[in-house]
Amino acid sequence: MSQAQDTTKARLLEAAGEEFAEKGFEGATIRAIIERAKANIAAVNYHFGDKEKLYVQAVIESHRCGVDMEPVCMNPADSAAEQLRLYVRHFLERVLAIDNRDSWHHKLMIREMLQPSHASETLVREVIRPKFERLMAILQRACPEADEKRLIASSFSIIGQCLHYKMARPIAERLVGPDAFAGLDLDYLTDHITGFSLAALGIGPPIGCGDRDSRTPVSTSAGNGQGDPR
Amino acid sequence: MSQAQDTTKARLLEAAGEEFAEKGFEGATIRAIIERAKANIAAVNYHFGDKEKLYVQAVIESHRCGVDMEPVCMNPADSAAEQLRLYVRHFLERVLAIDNRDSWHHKLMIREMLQPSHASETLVREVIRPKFERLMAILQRACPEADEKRLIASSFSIIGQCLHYKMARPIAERLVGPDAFAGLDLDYLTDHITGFSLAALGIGPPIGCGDRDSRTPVSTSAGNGQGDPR
DNA sequence: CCGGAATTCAAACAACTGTTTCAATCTAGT
DNA sequence: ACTAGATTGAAACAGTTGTTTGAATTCCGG
Repeated sequence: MSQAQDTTKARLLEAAGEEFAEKGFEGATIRAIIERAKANIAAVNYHFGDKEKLYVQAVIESHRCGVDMEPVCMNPADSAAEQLRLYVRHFLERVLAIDNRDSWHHKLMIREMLQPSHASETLVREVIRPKFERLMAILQRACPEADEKRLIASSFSIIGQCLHYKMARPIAERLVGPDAFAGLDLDYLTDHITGFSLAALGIGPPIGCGDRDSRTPVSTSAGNGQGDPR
Repeated sequence: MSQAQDTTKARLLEAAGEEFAEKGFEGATIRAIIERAKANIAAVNYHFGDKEKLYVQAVIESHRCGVDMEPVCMNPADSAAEQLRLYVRHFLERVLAIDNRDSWHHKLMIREMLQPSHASETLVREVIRPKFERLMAILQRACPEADEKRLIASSFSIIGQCLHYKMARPIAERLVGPDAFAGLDLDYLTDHITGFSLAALGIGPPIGCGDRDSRTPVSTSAGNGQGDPR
């Protein structure tokens, strides 16, 4: 069906994704795309029809990298706290990626969030909603007595914390300085956001007001995230 | 100094702000702006020089609405928790505004965050940083023992929660349905985000989980207390 | 090797972009 | 009323945009 190959259509889609993610729909030009893809200018019309259909296809293409969360890591035997930790870490991995090839996928999704196009329905249905319901399930396990409204708001609280480092990255970096911002790496932010949210939900110790040193007490990598000797 | 008047320059700036906020820099056209402002096409060149300078001026203009937080509400006698609550509420008021005339100010700032232009330096220096340091001061009062890194991350956690409702509004609405989304109004979100964050910081009861008494009130001036206890 | 379909290519198209020009008009100051 | 400056107006400019065309080329089953 789709292209792992190096066909013109696939290169076009990849180039379009990067260009659209970087400059937006209006900012990106077909000529820049076909140059990046080393294709002819008529190729986009031949393979996709017009610029807008190419954009929609690029957004849809950026999905495939988004649905790989499910099989990867979730272990039903893990505690809700540990599952949340894995969820946050996986989310942040994509959010903090800027150099690798997958970076434009998330960037394009962000643009689609800010200014939904015809592709947004598909985007929500096939990518965002599955992720969202996964998080909702984790939170419901963690807080069995919370009503749905509270679960939704809490999900948005967690997603919002993660996405902020994607959305406001340039501004945040300028705000606190490059050095301080560089210190907020994947490990630290995973610990912080997980700990912050777990404490908010009543699981685990509060953040920051430690009587001890400031290192977050949640275990760092694939260990159990839950229990911790304060 | 500037225009409360109805001069062409002022109308141009207002129209440009709306148009830029809605369509982005590349998407907005000068002709659409001058049509909205009922001005001639040469006016933008005469008053501002070119399109980019007009954009920068529009971004700068959107500041004036942003610095009014300081004098308004903060009472040094309030507790840190109460100050945080006012901060969050004030932030959310702007974030959730979509219909009123000020809505494009925030929208434009969001665009500037995603894709900083020459105006971002001024934006950070004169608007964002003052707000940010105000929040940092509140958090430092709340958590005197937290180091700066933790304070920064916690600030971003709070800001991220609030901004998410601006950034992802169309997607979030489609995600949970219009009715459920409409339930997340200013009052509810203020309670939720404030409670969520205070609990995370170790002040106040956790959110949503019934294992403890979720009614334990945090002192709130504006009337109702903690989040709705079902 | 042949022949038809699929694909690529260079060139040109019309529409729209931001910008400029210069004359027309309006607005004080005298 | 007159004039100098500020502002507005309509038209045209050069450049770029997305799109189309039709021939040239490649690909592949017979």
